[in-house]
Amino acid sequence: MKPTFKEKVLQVVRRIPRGKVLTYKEVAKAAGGHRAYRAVGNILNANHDKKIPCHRVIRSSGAAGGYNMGAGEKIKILRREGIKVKI
DNA sequence: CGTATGACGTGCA
DNA sequence: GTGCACGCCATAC
Repeated sequence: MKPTFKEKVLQVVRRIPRGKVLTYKEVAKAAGGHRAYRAVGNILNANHDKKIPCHRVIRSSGAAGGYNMGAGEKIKILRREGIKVKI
């Protein structure tokens, strides 16, 4: 089987344990494209699966980035996980 | 196949 | 430290 970049990204994000966060760059690298962080955001944006803790993927700047449910919700969830994100 | 889009990253002022 | 512009890749049409 030839999993596409999208499938790999979703798989990686789905493996993120609670209390841990990865940057889009890290996810992209884990998916096989250390330069496809753009596509990672696109994929997560198109994939609103609850089984995928996409809220655990933040920017390298320390900001939460965006979220399908709303950036505010993402920050709220991360804070609940014990992770602080830049406003 | 080519163009347009996007939850980004890095560099420079 | 903050803000702006450019560059990057994958997906959708």
